[in-house]
Amino acid sequence: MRVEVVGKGAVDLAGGSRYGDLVAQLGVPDVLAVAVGDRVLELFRPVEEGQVRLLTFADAQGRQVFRHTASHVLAQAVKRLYPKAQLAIGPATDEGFFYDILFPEPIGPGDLAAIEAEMAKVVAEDHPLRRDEVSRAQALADFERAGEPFKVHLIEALPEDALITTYNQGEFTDLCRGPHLPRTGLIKALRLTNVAGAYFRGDDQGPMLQRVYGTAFPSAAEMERHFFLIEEAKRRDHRKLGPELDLFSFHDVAPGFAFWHAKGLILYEALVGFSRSLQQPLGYQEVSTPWIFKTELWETSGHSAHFTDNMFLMESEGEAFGVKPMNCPGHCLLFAEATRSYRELPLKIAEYGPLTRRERSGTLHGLLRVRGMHQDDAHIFLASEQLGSVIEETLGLVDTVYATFQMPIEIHLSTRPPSRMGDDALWDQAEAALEAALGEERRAYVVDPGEGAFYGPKLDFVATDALGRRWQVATIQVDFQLPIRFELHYVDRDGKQKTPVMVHRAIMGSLERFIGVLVEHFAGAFPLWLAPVQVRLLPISEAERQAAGTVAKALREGGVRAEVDDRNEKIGYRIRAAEKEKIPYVAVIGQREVEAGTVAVRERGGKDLGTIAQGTFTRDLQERIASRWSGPSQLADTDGHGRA
RNA sequence: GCUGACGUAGCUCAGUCGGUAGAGCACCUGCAUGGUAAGCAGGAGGUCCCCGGUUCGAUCCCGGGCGUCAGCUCCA
Repeated sequence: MRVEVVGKGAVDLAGGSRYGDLVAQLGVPDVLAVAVGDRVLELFRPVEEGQVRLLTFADAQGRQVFRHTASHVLAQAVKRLYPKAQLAIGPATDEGFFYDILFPEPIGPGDLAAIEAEMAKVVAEDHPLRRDEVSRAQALADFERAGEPFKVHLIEALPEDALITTYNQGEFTDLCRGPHLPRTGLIKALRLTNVAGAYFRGDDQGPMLQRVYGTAFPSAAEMERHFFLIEEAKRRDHRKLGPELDLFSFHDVAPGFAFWHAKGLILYEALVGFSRSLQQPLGYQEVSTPWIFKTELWETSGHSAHFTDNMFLMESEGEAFGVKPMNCPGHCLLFAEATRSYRELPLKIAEYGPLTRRERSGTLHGLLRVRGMHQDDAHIFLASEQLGSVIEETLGLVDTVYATFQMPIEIHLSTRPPSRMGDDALWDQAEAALEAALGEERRAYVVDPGEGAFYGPKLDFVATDALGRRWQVATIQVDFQLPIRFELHYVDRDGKQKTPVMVHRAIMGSLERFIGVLVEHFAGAFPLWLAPVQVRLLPISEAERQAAGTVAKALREGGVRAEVDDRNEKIGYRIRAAEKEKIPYVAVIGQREVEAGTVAVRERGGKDLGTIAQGTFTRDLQERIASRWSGPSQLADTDGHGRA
C-alpha cells in the first residue's frame, strides 16, 4: 500500500505494516506517534488510509502522548509501592502530567523521591505498551476486581456505545483512551514536582484525592532547561520583586487590594500617562463615574443576574448598594444624559477609576488576581456601520502598546456561543466586522468558535513575555445588549432614533495585573521611561556632595527622576545598592568630574559609558524618556551577577 | 469557597522535647574620605498572626478565626 507522509512524500509499504515500520523505513528519528487526520495513533497501530504526520516531542500532540505515558509510569510505580492506592485520572498537561490518586494514607512531598525511583525502574525495564479493546461488561468486571472504584465510576459515566480501551505495560493495566508511546524506555528524564489536593471530577462534594504532579522529557538536557525556566520565573516573581523594589505591598487586613508605594505609583502613573497620550489624539473623553450604585442599576445592567457573586454588596438606610466591578453601566448612564446625535458617534468614553470585584479568597494571587483594580477601560458607542473602523483603530492601540513593551501578541476571535442574546443578523454583522478588520491588515488570528460573550463576539489578545509565558491581556468586546437594556438611542441623519452598538475595550486591562506581568517580563529592570528612579548620582566623597545635588536638581527640573545617594559608604557599596534596585543609570561625580562639568555614567548591568558632559547627559535622557526607548537592555538576565 | 501546608525582627531564616528568643542582610551611630557589585566597629529593633482552652506557666500543645502559599473550583 501507499501512504502520503507530510514532508516526506508518498511511501510504499508492505501490506500489514504498522506505523513503526513506516518510521523505520523512512529512518526519521525521535518519532513518538503519528497523526492521521484529527486522530493521533500509536506507532504499533496498523497503517490506515490517510495522510500521515510524524509527531515528535517538538509537537504539542507528541508531548501530550509522551507525558501521558509518563503518567501511566507514575501510576504503575504507585501501585507497586502502594498496592491499595486507587487510581482516578492521569492526563498530560501543558508542562507535564499528573495522576489523581486516593492513597490509603495521605502521602507528603517527602514520599515523592521513592515513587520517582520506582518510576525510573519502570522506565529502565522498558515495557512495551499494548492496547486492548474491551467490552463494557468486561471492563467493569476487571476494574471492580482490581479494586479501582474510580475507574468503575468512569466507565459507568461513558456513553453506552463508547469504545472502551485499556493499555497494558508490564504487570500494569489502566483504563485509558490513549494514545501512548510504544515503550516506557523512551522516557529518558522525569521528575515528580508536587503533590496537592484535587477533587474527583472537580466535585467539591466528592472525595478529595491527591494529585501527584510531574514532568518528563526525552533528554536530561531538555528537562534541565525546563527547570531553569521555572527557577527564572521564581526569581522574577512579582510578589517577591514588588515589595523588594518598594513598588507595592499587601496587608492582611485588605486581602486582594494593593498598597501602591511611591515608586509603584510612578509606574502606574507612567502607564496611565502612556494610555492617555495614545487615546487623546483619537478623541477619547476621560470621565470619572460613581463607584457605588443602588442595586437598581445592577438589575438594569444584568449584573445582578450574572455577576452578583463577584460584587461587594452593602446596605445603607435600608437601601441596597453594590460597588462597581465594571464601568460599563455608569458609562451607559452618561451616554443617556443627553440626546445624542449621530454626529457624536463614535463616542469614546474612557475611565481609569477603581473597580472592585469580590474574587474568592482562594483565587487571590499577588497583583495578578486582585479585588481592587484599575483598568485602562473605555466604552465606545457607535453606529453599527462604524464597527469596522472602530475595531481597526483599537487594534492599532493594542499594537502600539505591546510593541512598546516588546511583547508579541496573538489574537483570538471568539464567536457566538450557543446560548446568546440578540438577532443572528446582528451577530453576522459583528463577526463579519471583526473578521474584516483583522483581514484588512492581514493579521493572523485564531478562531475560538462559541467562546464569545452572551452579549456579543470579542477579540482577546494573548501576550508572550520574555520567558515565553503567555498572558491574556487586552480585550475588545462587541456588545448589542447593554444599549438595549439601558434603552440608549441616538438621532440618526434621517431624524429617527436608533440604538447604538457598544464596544468594551481594555488595552492593558487591569493595570494591577499588567504591572504584575511587566515586573516579571522585565525582571524588575524596567525600561528607562518606566523606571521609578532613572538616575542615581553618586558623589565619590563629601567634597562632591553639593555638585551631585546640583546635577540632580537640574535633571529633575528637566523631567528626569534623579536622586543622590550621598550615604557615608564607599562607591562600590553604593553601586551595588543601585544595581540591586535595578536603576537604569548611575552617574558618579568625583573631583575630576566636578572640574570638567561631567558625570561618569554606568549603565544598569555594568556597562561603562564613560564621562559625559552634564548637559548632554540630561538631554540624552530626556530624549530617550520621551521616545519610550526600551533600553537599557532589560529583557536578558539583568542580575548580571554571580552567573558564569 | 474547598483540601493541605505554612505564619518568629523590614527581608531570608534558625530556635524553644512548655520556663516570654537568635543569626546574616537592611536600618542607626562612630571611625575610615573613598573611583564602578558588600571597609571596620558598635547600637537599636520582636504582641513569636489574632482570640479562646489546657497548664503554676503557652511563641511551642488543643480548638476557632484571619492571612499567605500550592492545588481544586470559580472567573475569562
